[in-house]
Amino acid sequence: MMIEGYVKATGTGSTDGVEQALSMMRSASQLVRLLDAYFANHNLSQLKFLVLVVIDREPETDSLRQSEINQRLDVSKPVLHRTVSSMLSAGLLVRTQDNEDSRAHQLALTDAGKTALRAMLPDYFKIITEFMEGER
Amino acid sequence: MMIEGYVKATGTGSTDGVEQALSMMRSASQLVRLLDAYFANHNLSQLKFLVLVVIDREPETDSLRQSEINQRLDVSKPVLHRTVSSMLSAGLLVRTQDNEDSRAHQLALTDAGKTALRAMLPDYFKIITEFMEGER
DNA sequence: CTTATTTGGTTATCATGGTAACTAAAGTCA
DNA sequence: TGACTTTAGTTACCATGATAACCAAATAAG
Repeated sequence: MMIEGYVKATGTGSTDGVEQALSMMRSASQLVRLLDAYFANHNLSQLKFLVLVVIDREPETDSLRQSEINQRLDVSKPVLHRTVSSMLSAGLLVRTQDNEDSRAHQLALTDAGKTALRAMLPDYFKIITEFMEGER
Repeated sequence: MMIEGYVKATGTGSTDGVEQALSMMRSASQLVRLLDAYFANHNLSQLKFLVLVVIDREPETDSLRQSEINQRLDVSKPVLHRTVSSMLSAGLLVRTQDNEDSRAHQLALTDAGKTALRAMLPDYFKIITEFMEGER
């Protein structure tokens, strides 16, 4: 960017901090783009991947309510709703009635969901690791 | 996130690199969120702000073609088109016919555009600097 | 127990990013 | 010069994020 020149002109904030921040945002968005492309290749998205992860990694149980997923992932209710719906249609999740609350449902991974997650993980980490090596 | 636990399980990639990357993406997205909120308060967006910056900082001239803005900012043509249209309606930019190419137009800041930019810069840097101090 | 509040989930609408496909003007080249 | 390619800008459509407003069930308060 050419934003840096402003910092001195306005006299607000430290040049270093701003440069670091801009460089960090640039790196992060590059990496996010790489990962998004990878997810798209697998007919997924960041958020769908995280939904799989968050259910899979739950220690005591193998299913969660939508609201519980919402608490774990920083995303709005409508977006999660839409994403979960799409994942149900795609056969990655199954939904069963919640025993304790008739408004709620439990969401669990299907075999396809588990398989998809397992298939993505190695290259997910590989992409990140290689990117970070390139950054150094 | 709880992704870290997978790294060892899959044996792909370095735990450190992945943790750094996830932490970087978290920080970047927090900062982006702060900045987006700031822009929204001023009826702008990241991209609109950058369009103002990129025209303002042009050394030889005070106007640019849409395609030139496109080369400087990493954004698709349709998105830039939409954004520029909106900024024209909002009175932040003016468009004049290009002398050399009858398909093209020159885009320049209006006084309102210049004022808006000047008004935003100090706090823009302040937000970034303060965020970076908090990160250390 | 009835009313009021909170919670789980959904719908509608908007903002901002992308790609594909198109028009028209400009530039290339045989 | 006429045909081909590139470039500037636009349109149509999709994906993914958000907020506001809503229903119905559960919970709290009187």
